Amino acid sequence: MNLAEKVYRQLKEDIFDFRMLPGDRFSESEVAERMQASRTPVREALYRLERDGYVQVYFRNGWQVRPFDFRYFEELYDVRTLLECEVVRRLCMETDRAERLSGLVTIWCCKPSQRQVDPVDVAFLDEEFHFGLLECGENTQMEAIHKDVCERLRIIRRLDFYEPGRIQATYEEHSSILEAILSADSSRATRELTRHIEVSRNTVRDITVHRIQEARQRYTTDLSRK
Amino acid sequence: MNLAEKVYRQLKEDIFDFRMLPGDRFSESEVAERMQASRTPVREALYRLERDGYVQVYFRNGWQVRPFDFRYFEELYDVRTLLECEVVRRLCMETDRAERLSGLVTIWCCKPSQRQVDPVDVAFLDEEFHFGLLECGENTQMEAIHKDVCERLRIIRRLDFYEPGRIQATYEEHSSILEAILSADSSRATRELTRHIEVSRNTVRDITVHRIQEARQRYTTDLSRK
DNA sequence: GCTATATATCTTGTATACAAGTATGAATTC
DNA sequence: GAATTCATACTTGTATACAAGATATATAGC
Repeated sequence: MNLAEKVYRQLKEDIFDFRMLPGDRFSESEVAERMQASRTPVREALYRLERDGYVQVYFRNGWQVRPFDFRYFEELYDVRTLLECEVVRRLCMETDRAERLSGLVTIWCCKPSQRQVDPVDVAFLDEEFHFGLLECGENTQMEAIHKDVCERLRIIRRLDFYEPGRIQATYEEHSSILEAILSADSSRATRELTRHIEVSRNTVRDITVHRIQEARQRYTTDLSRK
Repeated sequence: MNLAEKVYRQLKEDIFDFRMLPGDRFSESEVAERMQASRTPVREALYRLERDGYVQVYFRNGWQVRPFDFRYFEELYDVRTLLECEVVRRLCMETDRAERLSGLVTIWCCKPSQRQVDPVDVAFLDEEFHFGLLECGENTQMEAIHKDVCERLRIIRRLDFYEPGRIQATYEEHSSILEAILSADSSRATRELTRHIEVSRNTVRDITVHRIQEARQRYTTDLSRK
């Protein structure tokens, strides 16, 4: 693996784990030193992260971890909903949908005793559920865009599932979405899916604001400084 | 403006204008020499283009202009349709939609004598029409993704509008879409819009295949070489 | 004490040198 | 003649040196 690739992943992890906080300013040499690398691969990684929307560069004046913009997250949730609903609608018209969904069904339509309980595990499974839906479709571009959108949302979504009752609710919601698709009830499926994402969106927003309230000022600082 | 930025734009133009053909292999130093720059900004530009999907790098083994993949274009058209229809649906529920659409209406709902006739101009206006629709919405992320998708399609869309009658048809289609939105007829608007994009997609595909038939072998070569 | 200017420091932008890996082709062996 | 090995040229990956520009600090002037 490239050094640039390593630096890219490490930086992303640092941002995701809030070791680098939204709003933080930093320089290339600073990162290079920390990562034991030269500026060249660091720059390559940073420019990738910039395109991903995590950091931004100021001309000859350093870098910044992109501050949170909740409106931006809301809109991404909209796109997510749109893409997932479209795939679900198409899926309802496929005759082999039971086959395609079988993997998800065994995970989500199981007995309560077999359910995962660790928030971290469930968060991972939840992502896999939504990715799985997209994979059932046959539109790799839609899938790629969806993955991209989810990636951008991960920084706040990972704070989810610590809310009491959220895990159980997720199981219920996912299984009823799957059932609706299996019975080709397109409108019910999309309705449930939309509601599910909506709940997740609200939960995450509340949790986020609560958990990082001490740093809220920074997190919500708008981008237009100077 | 950055040198890297200049190189990026120039390379993109070269690819768009088929001075660099899909499938062409090239090296960083080759580009650097042509652009009168060092490899550093060239690399920066190339990695941006890679993320954009125009080129790809082979580990220590040069670069390649990404060959055409028509299935990939088809799928992008799907995403485009999805996004535009969603915005149109929302727009139909807005009370100030006449105001928001006024700019587009004056351009597209005009007398036949006032219409543009040059394919290049119309191609530009057509893009502006679809971008304009997205701008009428209030979802900047959707707008950004749409712009991105259209950007990727531009390399083939620009071959459009040379088909006889296509320009007139575009005017008719656009104006009836606008009328449908103005009368809040959401389903008619999306139906017309979908059909319009579908026609454009088919035309472009035919033209593309026809125009570049001598290079078709190269253009359609799949990506999985070696 | 305040403002303006100049300088020093720090930042990214770019060029270049070198390291590491790949593919090609010639020489060699069978 | 065919297969294999080795050397060479070429490619990207990385480090470093320097240039250009921005910011902050200190100093001079009032």
